[in-house]
Amino acid sequence: MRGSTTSSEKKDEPDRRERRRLAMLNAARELFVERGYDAVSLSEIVKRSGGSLATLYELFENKAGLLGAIVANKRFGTHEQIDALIARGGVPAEMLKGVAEILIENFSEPETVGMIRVVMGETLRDPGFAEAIFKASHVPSVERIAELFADWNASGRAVIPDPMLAVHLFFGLTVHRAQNRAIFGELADATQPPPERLVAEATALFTSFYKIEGAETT
Amino acid sequence: MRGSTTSSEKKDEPDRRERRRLAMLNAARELFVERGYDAVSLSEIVKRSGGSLATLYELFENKAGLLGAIVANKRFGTHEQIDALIARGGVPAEMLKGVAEILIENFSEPETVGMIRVVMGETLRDPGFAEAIFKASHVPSVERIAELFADWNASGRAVIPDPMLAVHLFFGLTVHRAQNRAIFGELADATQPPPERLVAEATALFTSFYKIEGAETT
DNA sequence: CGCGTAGTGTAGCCTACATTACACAAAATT
DNA sequence: AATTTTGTGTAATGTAGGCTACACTACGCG
Repeated sequence: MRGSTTSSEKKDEPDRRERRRLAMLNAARELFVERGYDAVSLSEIVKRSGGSLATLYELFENKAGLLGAIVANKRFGTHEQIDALIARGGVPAEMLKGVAEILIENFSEPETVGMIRVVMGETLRDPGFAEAIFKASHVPSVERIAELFADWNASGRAVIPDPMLAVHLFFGLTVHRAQNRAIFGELADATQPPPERLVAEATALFTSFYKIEGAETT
Repeated sequence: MRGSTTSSEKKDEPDRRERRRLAMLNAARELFVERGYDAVSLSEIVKRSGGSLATLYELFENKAGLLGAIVANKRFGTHEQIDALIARGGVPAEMLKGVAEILIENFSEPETVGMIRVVMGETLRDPGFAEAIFKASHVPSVERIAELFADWNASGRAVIPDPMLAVHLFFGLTVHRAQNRAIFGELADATQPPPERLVAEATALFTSFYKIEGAETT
């Protein structure tokens, strides 16, 4: 089994308890993403993480608590990447392309797709849970991009009268692919374009329509 | 098993058996959409539909079979509406607006949103099921619109070098709203535009970028 | 040491279904 | 009406899995 032999790691111990906690969190996240929340039993999680059922209950109240902890623990890096991109600055058209790349890349990860499935499954049972994820993941990104658009508009580097509307559309263009995948699985790809083409066409559409500065000569 | 239908029924009775079947199908569909496939028990379904558990098993093999029957029975009218629209003809820009309206309208129905949830929940467990829905609902619509775009392109009424790509983008613009709703629930609407604005902006974007004939003067 | 706290492994309780069995009632058929 | 066919109500049956209890172990600290 998991021969813990003589645990010689007494020095750099980042707290015994915390390590167990993270192991369980990771195992649970992996399994939930792979097979769905309902389909995974707590015993399975413990089997993968090591430790015991009792400890799991000690650390997280119950199954729902475990899911909550996963979310609380998870880093939704997208808006941070967007922040970094904005901080780096540049020509609007290029920044837009950068945003598209970030969105499509992040949403292409199987983990993200799996997470979408989990959230969707729980939305009916616990709207509060959906809200937490919504505010932690979706809203921050939307806000960043909306501000960016508003800035461009204010400074005359683009013509975007309704930034929120534009952001919604831009999300539609880029994120729809991953959402289809979450719904239908891999077979959805049969009708879907590869990421690079998506990035190119979506930015072309936007720069053209919203007169975003920096577009190559038509 | 099903006796030969030699017996001529009395009145307009659409077959006793068939009526029970439909009642069960409807009850099941409603409940699945409202609360999710897993969360609904067969007894509940019977309670709503009338009839008995035994009959349910007689008609549909088991719970999965019931779900399958719902799908087989369901009319995915979207592509038919699109066909009708195409048959009606018209200026490309106006037809595009019509397509947008059809898509957004269909995907705004709570039933569609619920169905998306159900499909997504089952995709992991049974990819074949996802495939069936995919081919019955999504693919036909995509194909219709792609042909339409290709026609416009061929006849010089638009410039759409890659119709499939364009269709994907158009779906993204229009359908993303419903998909967000499926994932996050109603609270997603906080960041989402109303349907009319979506229709207007999406068609404006497309007619402008793809030079679709019939756009109002810029 | 030797005690106490935390962690482990496991067995079992308990509930919620899916699925089946069966005894009965209502039609349909003759 | 008698018989056959079909549908109904309800009560098993079996199983999965969340959750709890508990006896046991490892280890830190005096």
